[in-house]
Amino acid sequence: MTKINKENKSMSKVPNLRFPQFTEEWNREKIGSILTIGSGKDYKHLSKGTIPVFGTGGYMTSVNEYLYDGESVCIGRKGTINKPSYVNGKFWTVDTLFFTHSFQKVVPKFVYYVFEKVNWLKYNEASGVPSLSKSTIEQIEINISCIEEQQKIATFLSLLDSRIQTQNKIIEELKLLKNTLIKKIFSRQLKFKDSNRNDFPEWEVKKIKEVGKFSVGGDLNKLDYKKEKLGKYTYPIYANGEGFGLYGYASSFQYPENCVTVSGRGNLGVANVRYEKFCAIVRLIVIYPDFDIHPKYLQEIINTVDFAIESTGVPQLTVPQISNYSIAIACLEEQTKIANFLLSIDSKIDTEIQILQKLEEQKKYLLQNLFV
DNA sequence: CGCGGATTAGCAAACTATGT
DNA sequence: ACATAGTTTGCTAATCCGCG
Repeated sequence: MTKINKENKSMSKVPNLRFPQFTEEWNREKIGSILTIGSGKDYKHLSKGTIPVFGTGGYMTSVNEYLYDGESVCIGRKGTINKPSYVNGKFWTVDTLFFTHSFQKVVPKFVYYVFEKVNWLKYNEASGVPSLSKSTIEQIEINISCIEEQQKIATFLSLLDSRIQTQNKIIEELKLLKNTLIKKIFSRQLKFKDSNRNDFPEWEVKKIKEVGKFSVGGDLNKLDYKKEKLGKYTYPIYANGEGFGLYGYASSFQYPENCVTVSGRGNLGVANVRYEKFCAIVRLIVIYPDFDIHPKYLQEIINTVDFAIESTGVPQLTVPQISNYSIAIACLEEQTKIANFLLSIDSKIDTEIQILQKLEEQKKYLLQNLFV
């Protein structure tokens, strides 16, 4: 890694961390004087193609025409206004996303990193949906260095960015590997042996309703809870949403440890093991597994089930619906083996996620210190 | 109470009236 | 014709509510 000089002149117009060959002060410039802002446009009338269309949330679709070809930094006009992005090549931006071009005295990549530092929400002028206008953005003042230093910083941070990308890829690959292994294990292509290197007994096909007791999450209004973990509010409340679906914390719990939850709204059919005492929001189905069912095994095998949605209105799953699906149950010893094997992959993924978080912290630190 | 339909909330995108 | 900014739409997920 490149050697960096540490100077502590936080009040002056030089950064805290600097590449050794640079000493001169940075200049204050209005964004409007170093680049031109272009407006996004509707793309609906265009035909499908190979040119990416970007919205404030990122890539959307591909069309056959482009608004601009080259390096550009995009920033939201409405909605998400604090997530700038860097693009290079032919692209189209949606109505609500500005792009930039015709850079003067600045390297586009450098501008991108400066934009990541700007507190855009501060310039929000709308009462409802956050929004920025061209003139507001043009008036914002930022600090820039000479082209050579900009180039150095941009290249350096790009290296870190690509490392972060690699880390994301590692995590994706591990998830993929886990999925592949799960498919092989539950389709019996990959079999575990018992401690005497013998085959385990054949798996028994059971209805989901035969593996434990069922319940569904209750009325939140009857629960004493807070959004944050605070004092007596220690028991997590789980919802149907993405990831672990943490909703808040309650002062008392409804379900014991080691239950399996299945999402009945939203992420339909997604199962999780809840290792702590917890509460559940309406529509979250809770299974108390029988003593001969390993919760982790149950979770993973439920996640392989493809539930059909029967309701006509908002898609949902109910207890009677899911309980009639069949799953294959191994003996408890084999279940435990499978569960521990999958848990070891989970913990490997966790480790990689922690590394990713470290890298992101590092980038944050550098964004704060390599700039004025 | 458990279910399912209806409603609501929050967000991003798309539309549209108005000004230049 | 283009830029701007308020309004509407569409989507997902949470919440409400009446019925058996």
